[in-house]
Amino acid sequence: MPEGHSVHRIARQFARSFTGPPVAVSSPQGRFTAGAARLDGHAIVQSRAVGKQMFLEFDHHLWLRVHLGMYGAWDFAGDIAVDPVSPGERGGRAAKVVGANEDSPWSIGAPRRTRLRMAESEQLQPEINVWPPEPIGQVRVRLLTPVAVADLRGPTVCEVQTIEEVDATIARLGPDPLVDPDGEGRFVENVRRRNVAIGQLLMDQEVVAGIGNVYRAELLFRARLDPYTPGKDLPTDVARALWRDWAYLLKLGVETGQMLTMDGLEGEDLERAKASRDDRHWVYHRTGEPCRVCGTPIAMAVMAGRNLYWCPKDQV
DNA sequence: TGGGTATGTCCAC
DNA sequence: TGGACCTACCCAT
Repeated sequence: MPEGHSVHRIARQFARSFTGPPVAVSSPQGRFTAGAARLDGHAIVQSRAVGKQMFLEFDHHLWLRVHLGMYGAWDFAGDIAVDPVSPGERGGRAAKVVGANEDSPWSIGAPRRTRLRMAESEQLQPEINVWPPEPIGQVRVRLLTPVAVADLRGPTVCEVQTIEEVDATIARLGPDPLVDPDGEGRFVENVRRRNVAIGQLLMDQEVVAGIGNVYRAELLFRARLDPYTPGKDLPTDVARALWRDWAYLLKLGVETGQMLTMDGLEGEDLERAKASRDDRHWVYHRTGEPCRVCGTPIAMAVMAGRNLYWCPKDQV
């Protein structure tokens, strides 16, 4: 599950591969049949991502709003961006099946634990001879062009909105560094006016959009900041530095498709971090393991309803 | 086969 | 604060 970086990548994927031709919109699962009918046959003219929310604009001024929640995923297939369709096979006739692999550019957002597995199983039959491919699993909505298909599974939100409703949704969100490059002031203000732990504020999408449980823990460690520090006690320069580090990590995540939070790594260390989902972070999901800096066991506690990880010695 | 887990959010109490 | 909801996989039994 996607924190902000994957949603931006998904929006980019739609911009690359789905804008232009009319789109057949359906709900194989049957739980979005009425909504699909309102969009069916119209072209996508724009895709946007704000925080963890994605919006697709259709040519009759209706939008599809999607929030993937904890389990949501898009599976893309067909003549999608990069190569894997050879020149002689263009047009989607021998489209490449898409795996839910975190490292694949074609499938973004599946639960991390399932990704490798799903990719492995789908790579057993990487070429499909039937177009369009059969939906896999519970597909809430399918977007199909002559050459590309996107299947949405397990979203928290999938609904049709007017532009007014889109604007209202976005207005409720805090700044997203990729949407609001000048959002630093808003972020600092949002943080410093509240007597709430910074570890809680970073998860609040009205304070800053796009941060989830992994980036929260990693940002706080990178800043060597005690998660329980009240926002109003954060010096302005510390708050500014948090925003800038988030902007940096988000950009890095969008470019690489991975949550690379130990970005100082080089060579073999970097390759190991990329390869191992469990050996990739400073503190996230490392309860009881030695801090990579000082060796103190990483602590864990529930904050804002989610497991928070931190080094009790380095983060003060 | 069934319980546990997951990068999220909302709502009732 | 706890539960509900969305889906699929992992692992122990």
